[in-house]
Amino acid sequence: MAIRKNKPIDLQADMKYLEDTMYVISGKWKMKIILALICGSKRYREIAKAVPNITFRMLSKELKQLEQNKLISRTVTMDNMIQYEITGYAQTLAPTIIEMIKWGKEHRENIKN
Amino acid sequence: MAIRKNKPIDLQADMKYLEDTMYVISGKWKMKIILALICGSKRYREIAKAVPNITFRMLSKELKQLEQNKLISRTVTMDNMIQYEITGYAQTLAPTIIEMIKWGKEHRENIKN
DNA sequence: CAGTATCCCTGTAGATACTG
DNA sequence: CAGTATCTACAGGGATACTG
Repeated sequence: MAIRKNKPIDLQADMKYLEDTMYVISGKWKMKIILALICGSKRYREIAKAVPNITFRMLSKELKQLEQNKLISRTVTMDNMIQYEITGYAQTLAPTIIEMIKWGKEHRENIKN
Repeated sequence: MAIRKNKPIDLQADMKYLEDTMYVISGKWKMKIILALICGSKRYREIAKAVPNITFRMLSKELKQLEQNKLISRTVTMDNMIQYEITGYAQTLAPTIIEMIKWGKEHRENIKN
């Protein structure tokens, strides 16, 4: 890693990597949808319930984008149900999401005031 | 942590924590500014140089917001220079930023296609 | 159930010029 | 050096109704 004891190896490169990640997870919903999927939601309505206040419109849009970015897969099962799953690729986002939840948890009070 | 082997403790709570964090780091610039500060930038123009393509307008706006959220501090030094520093509070965001950079680095190829 | 179709509004951010 | 002031644009997202 580049950040260590204020001795960055290549700040400009890290900026770019950070930007890439920000781009993928940008927007109000993507990370939440991924979290829902990580936690086991598979069906469209299931995801909609797991992600508070999301509209169908936004859910559809985001699912499509996430699929395009290979973060999730959409399949029709044998009994004709639609099933969403995160890809192995998206699984690698888990540590990032976990860190974000951790941070939000630990610093909730500070955020409020 | 809540995410572990598909057995979330409280998904709705985690959604909220995730949302809090997303809110704090939202926008195109905040994380980059924090990264610049973590890596040692202190002066306004220094930060402006460290964060590619940011305009003065955005830098000013974001610095103000970050200050309000207690993520950075702005002080005038004895020799009348403006000095920005991240707070201990913002230091705790480092693991999240590191995870994001890591992810961006590892998955750069996938993002490109 | 799994979505689409419209319509509309606001916030985020860019460009550019200016200031103490 | 460390910012502020305007003016503008567009994309992200909300509300609501509808569909196969």
